[in-house]
Amino acid sequence: MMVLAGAGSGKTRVLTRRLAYLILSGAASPETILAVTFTNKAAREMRERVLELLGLDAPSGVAHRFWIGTFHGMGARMLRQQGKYLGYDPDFTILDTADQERLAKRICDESSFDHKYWTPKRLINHISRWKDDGITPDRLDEVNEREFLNPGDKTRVHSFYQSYQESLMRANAMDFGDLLLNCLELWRRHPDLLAHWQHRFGHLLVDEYQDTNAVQYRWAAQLADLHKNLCVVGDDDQSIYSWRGARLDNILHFKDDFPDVTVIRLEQNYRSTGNILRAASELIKHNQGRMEKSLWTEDDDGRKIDLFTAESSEDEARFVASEIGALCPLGDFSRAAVLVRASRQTRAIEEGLMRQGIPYQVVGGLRFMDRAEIRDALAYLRLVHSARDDVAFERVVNVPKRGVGQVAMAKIRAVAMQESVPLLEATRRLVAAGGISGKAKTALKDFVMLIDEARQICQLESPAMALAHLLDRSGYVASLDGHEKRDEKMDNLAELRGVLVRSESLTMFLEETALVTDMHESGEPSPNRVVISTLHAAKGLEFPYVFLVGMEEETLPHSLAVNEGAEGLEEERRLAYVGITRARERLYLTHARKRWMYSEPTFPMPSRFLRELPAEVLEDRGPKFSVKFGASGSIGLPSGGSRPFGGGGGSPRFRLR
DNA sequence: TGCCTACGCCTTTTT
DNA sequence: GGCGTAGGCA
Repeated sequence: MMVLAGAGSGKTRVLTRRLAYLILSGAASPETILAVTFTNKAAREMRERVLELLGLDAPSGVAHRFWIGTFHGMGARMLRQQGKYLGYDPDFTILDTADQERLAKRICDESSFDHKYWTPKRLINHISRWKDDGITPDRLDEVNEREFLNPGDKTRVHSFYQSYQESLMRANAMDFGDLLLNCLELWRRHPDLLAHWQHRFGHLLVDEYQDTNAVQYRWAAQLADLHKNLCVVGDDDQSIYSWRGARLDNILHFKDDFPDVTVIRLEQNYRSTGNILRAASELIKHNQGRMEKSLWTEDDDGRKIDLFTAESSEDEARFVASEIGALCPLGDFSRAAVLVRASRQTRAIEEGLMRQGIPYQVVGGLRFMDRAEIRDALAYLRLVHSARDDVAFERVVNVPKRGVGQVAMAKIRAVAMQESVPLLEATRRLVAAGGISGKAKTALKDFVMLIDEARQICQLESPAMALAHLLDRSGYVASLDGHEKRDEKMDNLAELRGVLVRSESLTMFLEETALVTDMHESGEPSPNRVVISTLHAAKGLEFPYVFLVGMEEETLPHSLAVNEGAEGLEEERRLAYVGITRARERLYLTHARKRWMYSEPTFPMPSRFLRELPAEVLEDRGPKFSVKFGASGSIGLPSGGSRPFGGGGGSPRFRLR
């Protein structure tokens, strides 16, 4: 079954009701159901709502019998059990992007792969994308030659990809892509293992189906191949993750792949006013590659959509802040949200809100797990947990600085290579054999001892005690003294410790922290704060008042996306659509005439998407002399501004229709 | 080995 | 406007 659910049509409700119904009607028991989502938050919500419908508490034990989670979480769960058939230990580590890049850099350094375009970062980027498409090193020749710039690069990239995979294997580690790709590989080699899961899961549900990539699609389709009970829910108009490998084809071609599918359309919107819905519908009609869907509402037209032209980004932020002040006189600021295209736009908004004393909360800003001190602490714990985790070893062997530099590292690696042992073990042998001297020797000896001690403490006492020991005895805590952000860092570490204490085991803790990137906000949203969010992070949320700021060419649509051609542009339009449909009662669209970009002033054109909205639902909110852009009398700017998309011809003009 | 400085590159969106 | 890195120097 495919449920095409328009924005605000009750998609999540459908999924949770279906789940609850399957169980209450006796058609299925919890352990035979597999439900996958994209975010941990969505998974958590689904679980809670289902349990609620079933009239059960979370501790009832039933919660554990459900397999509700993210694609990556489910993949990890299966591979913990069966990864051994591919040569992985059950306690394999999961690398995130930062880990991947470090590893990539090391491989580049070692193989003197120094390339202008193919930087470690880009290599990882491309490899991740290839993995989304199911392209393993041996299938790299399927990739279009153009992607490699120079013909010779392909060979070098190919050998890098191979080394990268080998390093992962050696460190008993998987990156995000591997969590699913390895499932497919496992099932290919051992069909009986696939059969086991196929048998078990009588019902599969996939949320946000429009965001699945090729591998996720194959993963789900294979699991469902026995019982053919696959239910997907999605909205092609809200597909905004193609850059992460999402295939809109998966939804557009679902009928071809599953000929006897039942398609259900949910077109009644229970969220927004008539005007907001009309604006969204008109906008999205400009896209070609979509399934016809027409949303309707029983709600009134409501207020018109406020369109505001700001002189500058500061002006825009000031306007947003003062409107929010007026809309939320009682201080119930959580009713309002400011949505941006790119996270760097948040700063100007933050400053504007701060100036007027309006509390706010940035979602998806700098992530808790990405903070240096958190990553250091986690790397220490990972090394304690798995002596094979070379990535973790490299991260902390010289943190805090203890005099282990390139020379010492090279020696360690040589031993590791020669004797086929992990870096930690290699260090142990190197020190014992006296192959190193001076400062580095003492430092490495102490380091190995520290890890050993921590491992003991972890077993005899608790992981939290081990963490304390690691941070203290390594000198890490002391090294923060005098640091400008010392207190903040200590607070973060304390918070991490709190999570560790609440975890069942170190293993579970590391699993959570590897896959949950938003644990900082995993609690309830802070009360009475304006939410500032990227459009991507805002999907699935709704607010009475929404400000969609930076409605300008180069920003929305983003310049990079426009360069990708028609498909890129359509995805930008879907982003705008997602933003608009977050609003329940009031929607503001703002753009600025002048914006600073890398300390250079730019004069962006208003977004083409503004022109695609029906004029009758818009209300211009001044300043009064700017009702028509480019009209004479507007303050001293050349009409048309700096025209980012070039062309020397007549100045492009923007008018409200 | 580590500190300092200058420079370059960047900035889409994230499980 | 901010960060990471390369390169020079102690």
